[in-house]
Amino acid sequence: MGDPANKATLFDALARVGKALGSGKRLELLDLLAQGERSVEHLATAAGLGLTTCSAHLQALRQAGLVATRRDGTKIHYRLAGPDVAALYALLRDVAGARNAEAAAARDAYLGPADTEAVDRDELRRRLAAGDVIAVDVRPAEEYAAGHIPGAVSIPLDQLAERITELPADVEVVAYCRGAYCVLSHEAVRLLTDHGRPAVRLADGMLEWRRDQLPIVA
Amino acid sequence: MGDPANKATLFDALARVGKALGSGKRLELLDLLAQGERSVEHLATAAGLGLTTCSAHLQALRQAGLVATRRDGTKIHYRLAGPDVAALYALLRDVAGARNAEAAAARDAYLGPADTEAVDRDELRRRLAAGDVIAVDVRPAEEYAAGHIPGAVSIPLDQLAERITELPADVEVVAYCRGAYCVLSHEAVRLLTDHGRPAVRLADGMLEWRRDQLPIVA
DNA sequence: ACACTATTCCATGAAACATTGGAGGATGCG
DNA sequence: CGCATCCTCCAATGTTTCATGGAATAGTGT
Repeated sequence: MGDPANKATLFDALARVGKALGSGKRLELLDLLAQGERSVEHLATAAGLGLTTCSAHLQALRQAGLVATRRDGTKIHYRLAGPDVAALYALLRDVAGARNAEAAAARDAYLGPADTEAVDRDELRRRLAAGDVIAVDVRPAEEYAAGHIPGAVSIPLDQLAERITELPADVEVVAYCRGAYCVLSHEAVRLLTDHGRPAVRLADGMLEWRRDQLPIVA
Repeated sequence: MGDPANKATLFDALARVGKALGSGKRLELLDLLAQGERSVEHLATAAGLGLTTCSAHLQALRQAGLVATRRDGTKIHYRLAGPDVAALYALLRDVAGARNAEAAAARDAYLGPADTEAVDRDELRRRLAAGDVIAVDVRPAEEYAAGHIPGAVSIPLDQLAERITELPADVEVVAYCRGAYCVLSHEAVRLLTDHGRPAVRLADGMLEWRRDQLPIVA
């Protein structure tokens, strides 16, 4: 015990998990899996990867112990190995955003201008309880089905323009999506305000909602 | 905004931080830096690295934004960029230990048999307040000086055998070290009990103490 | 058994990384 | 100013990782 060889083995083992976090594509897969389990093919198209490439990345994540699989017929569904994995991903994202100027710039470029108003989770819960806002989940329907904020309605962003009439015109909308680094709610609020609807976005999303163990409807 | 190119840029930027965590040597450096700032030369010898190799790894960490530097004469001292970096390292370590069988095995091999009794932080603080234990910091004196548990005395492990008489024979000792994955307190407790002294170890160490923002004397 | 689907395994070339030794830059001291 | 110290930068090496296409595998339906 305590000898340098074992020490190197230990740190190398930890590094295998670190290495799994060392590829943009793998982080993108984790980002998707944080919203619910998915088949390999679905992940490949959602992340813009070749099927074999996607499978290889998933194997890397599985060997690190970050994801687990479930077989359903011919399909294999991947999911995060546990909530701690989502927490690790979220913390990596936050540290990168806070400490790495390049990452912060890339985030701002991706999310677009800070032209939309945001509310935090506490305020959303308070105003939902008071009944003076309506929460809209703008993620793909599949992700809504895998778990969403109690009371939220599902209108995926790509259907929002045509289904905007489903929303009452005089109640403020709070749009939310995958997390603080997800662009969907930003675009949803822009679309709604362009149509003259009162709308704000939740400052983060389901990733942080789950991490902080707030109530979820599945 | 929101287009695939920006998305890839964002995830690649996050991956740069992940990559920094993808080497055992760099994790070892972070482990050391979590205890306080250090010069390059000190880090190189402590981690068993060549000077240029160590410098290169530190550059990688610095480019990721995880560490910062301070110049003092000809020496350059590295430190963690912030407490969130220590939290990220701790979480990576915990996730690896919980989800990766290989990492768990390496940890157990490094720390040795589970033959020593541990107390948690709450119990240590309670018993320190009651005055019925003495806390001994068995890390190198330098790390004690950089911050330690209030009331603890410093006896580095490599001096413990010769300085054991400094400890009262009838008061139980609680030994602590760097963190849950540090071997020093395990070996200290074995040494003390071999000498017939009542001793237990703190289940984790300064890494977790700092993370949870408990009081520190520097 | 057969074809079919979804996924993994394998081989390959291209790109990125780690390590090492030596040159070069900044600082302090006599 | 000249020299010593500490560290970083550069170039060259061997190693690892990545993306991709084709073959192999596991399960499903006829």
